[in-house]
Amino acid sequence: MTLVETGERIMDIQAKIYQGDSREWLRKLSENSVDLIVTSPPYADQRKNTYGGIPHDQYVEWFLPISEQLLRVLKPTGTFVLNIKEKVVEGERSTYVMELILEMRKQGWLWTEEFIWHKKNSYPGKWPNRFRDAWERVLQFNKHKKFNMYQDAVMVPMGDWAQARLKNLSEVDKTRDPSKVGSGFGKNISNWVNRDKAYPTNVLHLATECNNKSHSAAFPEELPEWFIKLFTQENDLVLDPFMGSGTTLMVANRMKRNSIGIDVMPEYCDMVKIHLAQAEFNLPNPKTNPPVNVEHPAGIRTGTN
Amino acid sequence: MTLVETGERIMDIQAKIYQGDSREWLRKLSENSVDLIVTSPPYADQRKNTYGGIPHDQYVEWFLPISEQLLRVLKPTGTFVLNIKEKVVEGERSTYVMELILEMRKQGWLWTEEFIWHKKNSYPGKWPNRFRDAWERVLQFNKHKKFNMYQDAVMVPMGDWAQARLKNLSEVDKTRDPSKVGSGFGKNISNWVNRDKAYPTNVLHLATECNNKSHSAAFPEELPEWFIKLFTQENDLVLDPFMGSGTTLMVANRMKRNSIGIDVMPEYCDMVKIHLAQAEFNLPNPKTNPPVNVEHPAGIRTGTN
DNA sequence: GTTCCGCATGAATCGATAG
DNA sequence: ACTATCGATTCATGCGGAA
Repeated sequence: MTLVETGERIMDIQAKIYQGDSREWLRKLSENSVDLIVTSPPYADQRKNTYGGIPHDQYVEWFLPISEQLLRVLKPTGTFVLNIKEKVVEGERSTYVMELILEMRKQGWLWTEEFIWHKKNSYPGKWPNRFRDAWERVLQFNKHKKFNMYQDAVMVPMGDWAQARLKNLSEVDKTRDPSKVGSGFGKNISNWVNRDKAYPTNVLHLATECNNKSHSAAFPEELPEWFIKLFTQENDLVLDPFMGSGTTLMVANRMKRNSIGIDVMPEYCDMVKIHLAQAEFNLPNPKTNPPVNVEHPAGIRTGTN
Repeated sequence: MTLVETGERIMDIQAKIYQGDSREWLRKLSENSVDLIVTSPPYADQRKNTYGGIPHDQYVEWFLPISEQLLRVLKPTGTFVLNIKEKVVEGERSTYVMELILEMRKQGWLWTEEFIWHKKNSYPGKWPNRFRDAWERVLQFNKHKKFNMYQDAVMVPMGDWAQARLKNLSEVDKTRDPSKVGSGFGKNISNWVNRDKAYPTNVLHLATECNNKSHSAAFPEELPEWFIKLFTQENDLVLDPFMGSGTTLMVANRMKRNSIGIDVMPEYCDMVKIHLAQAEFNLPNPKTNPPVNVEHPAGIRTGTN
């Protein structure tokens, strides 16, 4: 197991990378310490070259020990965001995601919500008995009914209809006696004057990223960014136990959240380390020689200094 | 129980309405006779005024006898399309839909696909711990891996993204051995060159119809229309065991599919009968006096002739 | 005849209040 | 304590009357 640290960053923001098995590293983290977990674990029978490809009929038993540790390290006010989608097995959608939700509830997780990630640009393709799969599940789990949620951070521009009408409404209101506003035209009209943003829904429309061909990220940066905005504040701690190409860590770092990433693949850990250093170097006040440590469990040491 | 028939229609298309309990009427239908089932049953704890509101913890056991009959009456090549969505119970999404899928598979159903109906105009509201719910499940079940599917009937204008993407393909790519074309486009790249229509995805973007004040339809006409196009041909038989305001029957009739609708509410049955007659009267060659029969189990007869 | 605007209306959900 | 009811919140849509 290897530890990579990018050391102090602006505002004392840290990004830590643990190379090795998620279950082992998670056991070393203190309980109730993480504000948000965002991850996209290897799907069943997928990524066989990198993760060994968990068979779909063993997926639940493989994931449960990990979710048990995630439940331990998450703060009571924290949130676990799980991006996952069942694959097709012999013409049917596999049921391991549903079984996982049911089992995680038995562990103590609350299944608060299921967001839909609508993948706007999925490549064309054709099959005789099904269409292109253009959505994935983003499951929200919590430890308690009360959790931190900063809804104002993710408001979106209001639809065209309301946009046009409210603009006209506010024009009228400007020339009208203020006392009449709120009494003559509906009691809550004042809430709508000069508003151009609305709260989003539980359907996210995001394009898949297809620019970096060397490493295919599990999800686009907008996905962790949206949930990091929604569920954390600056200086909070974000965890991704299946870091992969490090999208979650990169976004968390840019948004001034502390972060921990775990991955079995040394190549991924090294790559994310480099990307984090590059991002730091491109900041207004880059450190000339950012401290980066790589620690192997066998005592082997490597790194940039 | 009451039987309403609109009798012969153009092309010998029939629409039958059975008033009463779905389980009882379904038992009277012959096995392997229905090409497509499209329905939106009353959701748990919803519609208490009309359907009594099935408690969410009794939903599965309530539905299983019905799905058992649906499995019997469906043709081997047929499809069952189930529109449903779980509600929030004590801060959590209820799990009865997932449990229903698992139990229906034990009955012998294949869970082929899950479509997402993105409700563009979702119910408004604001809560501290969740956003508006803007999607519903549309579950596709089948009896066998091979089923009738007419994909060309639901093709859509190709989006700009795919169009531009295909234009940028080199001539070499277009003429190359399909197996060597990059993984992104799959093996059927030739299907996509110089095409202006694309196959849709498993995400449907439809607005709910909330204008009809007298009767609120469970789903907009576009929803059953899309699946009727996709899974049936003219003169096929479409069944909706929870007819409600009759959206499925109206659309099936207009599209020249035979149809059967079942509903416990006499008011709904009468209303759908009237709407069907009106629609027929508005056709190019309306029948002056369409035969309509209403049959009560107790022997009471009513109707227009 | 268009375009514009007021309005009612949802498969909703939470928290407070009442029995 | 546990359940039932009610008010408050919120926004896209189409209809109908008005400009």
